[in-house]
Amino acid sequence: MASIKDVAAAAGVSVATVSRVLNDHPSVSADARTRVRAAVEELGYRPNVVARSLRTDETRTLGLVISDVVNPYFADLARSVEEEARALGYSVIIGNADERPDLQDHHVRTLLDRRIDGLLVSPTDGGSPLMLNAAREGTPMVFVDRWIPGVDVPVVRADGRAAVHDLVAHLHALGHRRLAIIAGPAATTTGSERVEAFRAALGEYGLPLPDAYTGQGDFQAESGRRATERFLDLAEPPEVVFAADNLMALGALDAIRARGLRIPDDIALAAFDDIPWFTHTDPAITAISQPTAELGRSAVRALVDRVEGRTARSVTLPARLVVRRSCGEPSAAHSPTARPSSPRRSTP
Amino acid sequence: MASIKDVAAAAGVSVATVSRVLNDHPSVSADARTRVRAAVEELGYRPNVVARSLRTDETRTLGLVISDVVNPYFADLARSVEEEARALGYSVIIGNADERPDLQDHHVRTLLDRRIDGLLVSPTDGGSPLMLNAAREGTPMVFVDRWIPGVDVPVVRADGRAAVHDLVAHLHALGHRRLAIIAGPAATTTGSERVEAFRAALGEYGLPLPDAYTGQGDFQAESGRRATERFLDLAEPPEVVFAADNLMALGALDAIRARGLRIPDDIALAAFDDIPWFTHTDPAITAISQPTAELGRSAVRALVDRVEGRTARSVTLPARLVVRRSCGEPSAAHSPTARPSSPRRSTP
DNA sequence: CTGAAAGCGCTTACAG
DNA sequence: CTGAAAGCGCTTACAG
Repeated sequence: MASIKDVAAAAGVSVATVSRVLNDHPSVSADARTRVRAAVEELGYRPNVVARSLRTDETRTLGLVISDVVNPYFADLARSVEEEARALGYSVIIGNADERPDLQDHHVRTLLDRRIDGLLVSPTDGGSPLMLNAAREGTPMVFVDRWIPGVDVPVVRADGRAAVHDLVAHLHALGHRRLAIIAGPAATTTGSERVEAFRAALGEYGLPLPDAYTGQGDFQAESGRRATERFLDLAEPPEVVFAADNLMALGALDAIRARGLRIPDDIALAAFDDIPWFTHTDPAITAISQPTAELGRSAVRALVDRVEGRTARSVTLPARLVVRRSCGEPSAAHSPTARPSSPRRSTP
Repeated sequence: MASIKDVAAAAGVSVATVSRVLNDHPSVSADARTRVRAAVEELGYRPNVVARSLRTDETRTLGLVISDVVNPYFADLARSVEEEARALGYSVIIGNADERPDLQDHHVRTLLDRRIDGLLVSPTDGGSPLMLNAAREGTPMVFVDRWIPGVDVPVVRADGRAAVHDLVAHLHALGHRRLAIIAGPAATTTGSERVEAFRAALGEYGLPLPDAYTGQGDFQAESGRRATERFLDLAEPPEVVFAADNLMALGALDAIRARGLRIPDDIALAAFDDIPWFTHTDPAITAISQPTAELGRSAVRALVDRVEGRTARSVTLPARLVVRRSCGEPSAAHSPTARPSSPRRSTP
């Protein structure tokens, strides 16, 4: 590969001049500038960003550690993060933690070793010493979706409290009284907050949230399946299962289907996170939708603010309830928007 | 951040010795080794991989340019690629082309600028000069899923020919005669191959594939929706729509649902790519399943072989048909495995 | 406006 | 076994 020396030789100038042209430094004669440009073109020269980074101590790269790329919510988040970063002149390197703290640590370490300029993380747990240290020692960092309490790092997330309340109101109106939740890991904020919001909303309707109706999941499909099976094994199973993310909802669907039960007749289902497939499941799934793309963009903007020396602020965006049919049919009076011709297969 | 100099000073040795310890070079005294190890620990020293890369001219990093992270198939592929790479001691940087040749080029360029050791790509088009040049000039490269004919690069992919044939046989047995396909971009191999396989299989049954039944999509949901609408507007619409990937199947579902049509009664649907949600749509979708994780692993192994100077071979794995209910109910005689209690909602 | 030179943090042949 | 030194490809204060 051609190096800056080759370009300098071809253009008949010093490497310093080549560098100045490359970096749009003003004090270069028009003549030198055109000769360098020609040489660059001629040789197909591309600056070595590894060398540049070593010298300038900046990589124009952001790290993104997410809990699970295969989760459509995080895939979407990753996409918008990359998009906004690109618009601001940064690349992003994604680390997929797969909901495993050890893998998360691996990626944080690798990213730090690469000297990324800033780190976006959606923590899988309460934070390893490595991550907490990095934050304390001033690595520009922003939490997105999930965060770690007590750490002085801006947080960009959706607040699902109101939407969870709306969901419980919806369920209550449909006559449901025995409501269960499949929670995420208590070590994650989204894991605990969603249960708390659910419990609080139930409280307002005078409904309890017994331990037996609180399934412990890990945001992965398999845990949703297991938790749902335990619910169904109960002497008095819940009337509704609320999965705290879309993958656990998928697992719940698997479990329900395996028993040959019907939704919502035998059991109702709702999920946190909305994804395109929820429209097409049998029946369509009532879900709480997050402004995912906007979260990604805001998180990048906050991080880049920190990287470039400005101050970054936390951002909280609202989530909202999207009512579909998986919790039961609203009576006609309550649902002026129900589509009368909504297509359903009938069994012979 | 502590540098190798700080470690050397703390351990009372030269930086050369520190480097040797770090790289497990044999000729270091046990004494020096322990002192260096202690200093590393003490200072929390992490080698600067940017500097190391500049010096050694290797980054232990692989680039992966995929067409769309939000496509569950590619998300899955990315996951297995990262997993295998990690096992072999490499990091991977993902570039998301979003099915756009310009974005693909952007990522290839960025990745090359970063001096990645090797490039895994699932090309969105016939290949830009940039990519073709890189391949010609010896950048270790492997194509995965899709490839570019005439370029001397190993290809790791699934062959869907037999599965498409099985699908057509299945459709024919169910009595369907008017079969349509939503193809991917003709510039991609998977775009053209799947239509060709479909056409060939139809031919064996004496069925034509009229132009009107060949929708042009781009592997994204929206194009599947539009193509399906055009099919439904036909004086004689097809009895079956075969979407060449899972996102276009999602779009097809949207279009079908918007018209209030029932699957498979009004129109049947099948898809290339199998994803977990296909089990839970209404009805479950018949699909062609690729060995995604194995494709990712094989691709990484092939690429690392090239990177480390061994020769890499192309790998072709079979895809297989997974029959579900979206193309019609097989008659009892043909489906000994049909679950009699399969749950379905009935309309009042 | 321009170039020689120092230096970013490593690795590695070379000499001892 | 060990260290001094060169060099990877850049950028940038410094001097002119």
